[in-house]
Amino acid sequence: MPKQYHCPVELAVDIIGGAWRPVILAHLKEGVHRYGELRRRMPGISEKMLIQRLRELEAEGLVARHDHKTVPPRVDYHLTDEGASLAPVLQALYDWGVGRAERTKTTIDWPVTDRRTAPKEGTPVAE
Amino acid sequence: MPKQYHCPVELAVDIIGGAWRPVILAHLKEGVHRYGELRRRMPGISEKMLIQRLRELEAEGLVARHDHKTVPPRVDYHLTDEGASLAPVLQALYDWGVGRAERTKTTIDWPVTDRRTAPKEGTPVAE
DNA sequence: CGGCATCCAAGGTGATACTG
DNA sequence: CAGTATCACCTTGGATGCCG
Repeated sequence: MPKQYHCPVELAVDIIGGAWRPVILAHLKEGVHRYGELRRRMPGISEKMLIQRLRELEAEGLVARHDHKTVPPRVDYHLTDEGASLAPVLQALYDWGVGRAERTKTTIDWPVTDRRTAPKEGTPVAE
Repeated sequence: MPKQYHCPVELAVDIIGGAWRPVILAHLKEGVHRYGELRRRMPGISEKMLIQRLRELEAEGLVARHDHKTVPPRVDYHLTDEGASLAPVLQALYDWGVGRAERTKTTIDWPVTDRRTAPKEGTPVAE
């Protein structure tokens, strides 16, 4: 008997919960793909944790990994269809975070200053 | 310097993240108020955890506690305005959980037989 | 009924060093 | 650049028992 959920929210949290999974997914949703880029966007996470979470998300089928097999190494991650289905959740989290920051006078210390917080279309990041 | 967030999602997760906080909030959003009722809806959580999370949510201003000071004891919890502002997040989590359960053939073992989180007081859940 | 305190085990997590 | 490996800590969380 694997696990018993008593509410859909329990199931959701079990899969996308944790301190970093939603953040990773949110970044990927916004078009950040490369491993190094993810690291730069998340200064608070350790290498080990990032890799660990990425592997978990991969195993859960939310994220796919693509190794370009080049030198120097180049690997990028992208949301699968299943991962993309989380868009409403991630967007809601993002929006609420913005509002909460304003209400509590909390500042967000963006690691990057310029673009790439909300690419609307394609993926100019990699490629 | 309290904490540095590098993304609104980090902030959001820091406050409503964890295995149980979203579940508690979701139940409260649906009209479950009494402590004992929450426990029945969440068979997987221990007393300690439930109280601990409720206290945290209270401290964060998302939930308010009301002690009726009667015998036998009666205490109920309800979302504050700030807590209610999480509705989109909670709804998105719930919806995604339902879809994920279907896609992965996972069954939800509702602690209550009839409808989803209906309050005893007859407050319409507003579906 | 609602809640708190204590003990104790598990594993999440960071620092550091190394590799192809 | 993109990882992997190891060590040691330290929080998280379950179980139990008691109280107003």
